[in-house]
Amino acid sequence: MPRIGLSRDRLVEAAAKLADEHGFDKLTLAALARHFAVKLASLYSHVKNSDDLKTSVALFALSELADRADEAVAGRAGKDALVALANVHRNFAREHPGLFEAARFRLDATSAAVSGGARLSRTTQAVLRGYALTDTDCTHAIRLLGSFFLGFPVLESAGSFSHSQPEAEASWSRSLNALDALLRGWALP
Amino acid sequence: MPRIGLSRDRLVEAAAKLADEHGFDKLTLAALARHFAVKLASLYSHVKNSDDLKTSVALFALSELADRADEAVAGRAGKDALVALANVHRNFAREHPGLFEAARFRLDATSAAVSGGARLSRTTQAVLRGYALTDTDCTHAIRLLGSFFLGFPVLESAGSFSHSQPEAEASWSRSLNALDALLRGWALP
DNA sequence: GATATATCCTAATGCAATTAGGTATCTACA
DNA sequence: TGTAGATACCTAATTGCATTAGGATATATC
Repeated sequence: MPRIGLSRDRLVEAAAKLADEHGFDKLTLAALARHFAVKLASLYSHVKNSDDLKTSVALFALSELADRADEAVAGRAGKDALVALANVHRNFAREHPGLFEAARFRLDATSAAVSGGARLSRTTQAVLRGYALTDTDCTHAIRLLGSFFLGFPVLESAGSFSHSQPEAEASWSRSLNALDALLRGWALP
Repeated sequence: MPRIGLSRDRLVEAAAKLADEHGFDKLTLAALARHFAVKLASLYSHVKNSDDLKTSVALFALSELADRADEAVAGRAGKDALVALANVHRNFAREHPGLFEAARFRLDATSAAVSGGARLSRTTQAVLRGYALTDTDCTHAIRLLGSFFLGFPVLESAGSFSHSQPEAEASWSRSLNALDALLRGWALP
């Protein structure tokens, strides 16, 4: 039998695709083996187990998200940067629903430390430099923005906004306007 | 063999407890059967299948959350009501991590319509009456708040805030202050 | 061309989900 | 109180995923 040329990277890449197509929760080693027309046990030469694969997909997702964020923010500042960063999250969630789910996969502390999550946090911090906040307020603002960047796409893709008018799009840009104003006036009560 | 007296309600209640103890994703019919010292197949007299159980737990969670919201908001208005509603979400997420996860379980349209989710949305709307918004802006604000009420506890319980100072608590109250100010000045640019 | 590595395999085990069909227990009514 | 029917719980069987042990062979290196 000829060898198909599997590798850890090819597996993770294909797993990411499967997650986007069928949902991260439906991602199984068995499905991945079928995708490569290979026996399930063969995957264990490349990944430790199912959790190892999912962790790798999660790290891939966070890294991808952080890449996009860095690219989007480069050369922008103030509200312009804020909107760009926000749209990275929302667009990522729409284009890669499985990876967006994966990004919320529970990581152990060591994985989390080297993940794109930390980089994303730094990028958000950089965006906030346009708003003249104290260090502490900057942390608060990162957390507020992070919550919104996560929560809105989650609710939107869950369909929570699809049963009422107006379009989610309008709420998105209106909310970003409001958050921009909020950040500009953060120091005030 | 004596009968143990199972019922759909007892199963859902126990499933909710198991979800809180071990995580909603670890909730299985097999674990539930073990909990009642009953054979796995016996559960099928009371629930249709695994998905049916999880859906019921999700509806239970949403209903519980909506109950708490209604209770917390009663007799309050303005910022007082806003903070009370926000804390309902955060406290629920901390006291019932499994149920909070369950509340994000994908529901079909008909289940979603009768779920506590719709009620929660109405309660949020009621809280916003203290802020003199147009109907459209009210919808935008509901979505913004909903995103934050979901996103912050998710990130907090994922440990995303535990590797930096200050405490999440401070960011929470600071963010609520900011959101209150935002809502009061919503009409302004 | 020989050898070593690693890739992919077969085989076996355990656990979760589901279905079919049986038995015994509870309940309600005569 | 005794019996009939409903149903609560069971056994048994099938399927699918995860995991491990150990074997065979394609491929790379020398």
